[in-house]
Amino acid sequence: MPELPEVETIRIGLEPDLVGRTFEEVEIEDPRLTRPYDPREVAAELTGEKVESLERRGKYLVVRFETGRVLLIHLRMTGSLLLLRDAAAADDPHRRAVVRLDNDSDVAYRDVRRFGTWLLLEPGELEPYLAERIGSEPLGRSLSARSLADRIARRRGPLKALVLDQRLFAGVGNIYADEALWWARLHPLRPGNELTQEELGDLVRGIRRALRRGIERQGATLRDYRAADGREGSMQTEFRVYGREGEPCSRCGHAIEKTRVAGRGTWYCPGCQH
DNA sequence: AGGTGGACCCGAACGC
DNA sequence: TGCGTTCGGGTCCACC
Repeated sequence: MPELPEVETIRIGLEPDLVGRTFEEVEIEDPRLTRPYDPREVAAELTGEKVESLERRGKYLVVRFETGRVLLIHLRMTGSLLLLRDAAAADDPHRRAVVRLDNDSDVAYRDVRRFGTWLLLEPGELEPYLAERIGSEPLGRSLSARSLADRIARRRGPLKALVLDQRLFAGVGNIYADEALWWARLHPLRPGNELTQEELGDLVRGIRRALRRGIERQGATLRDYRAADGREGSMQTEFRVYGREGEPCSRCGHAIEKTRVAGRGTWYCPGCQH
């Protein structure tokens, strides 16, 4: 599932080939992608736009055009973007859209489960749209234990649910949430409002550590995720808890346990996460 | 307002 | 072997 490290890896891979290019031809084959807008109209609007920058906010990819418009892409669970040079678009039953660039490359969007979204925004619409959905970047300067303290102090829900709250930690999903809590030595069921200032610091450091390692390994490929060049990530080989039920904790040796928190599969070490 | 559970998808894994 | 069932995960939305 593309979370912050996977989306960032895609962004890094696509940026040099996308910035400065013009969308010469756009085909949107799945109407779900642009719902409720007509895919043919969105494709027509995108045609001729020249890319100024490729950015990331949380799990969103932000394609900024010179006109000030923005294509906001969310990959949800199985979306991926592949750069195909020389229009070598092989048959792919899960391809949902293709953008032909003005250098004869194609950017192909593939999405097995069809949850992903493409939203075309007019100048000025991006910031308010993101402001009501996501908070500050976990790897940015503005996220600190101190800035989180009063917001988390009012939350009695399990820590795991708070870490998944995009308004608190933009870009953290189910996998990196478990990994982050392991690094922080914090139990996923701890009520948020119970954390000490020191533990809040541990939490922020744990989240940063988990995400940075994910980016360094080009993300985690469990099934569908690929970088823009089609390569798999390798972070999945280094998970400390995610998917490792019954295996010994690499820190304390206790068997990893699996439970369900906030409706999500949750792995943790009962020996060293408190 | 915070918290919870269902809906949306579809392929893989599972159960009989 | 084959077929039906369950599962999972990001976000939105209805509801408590």
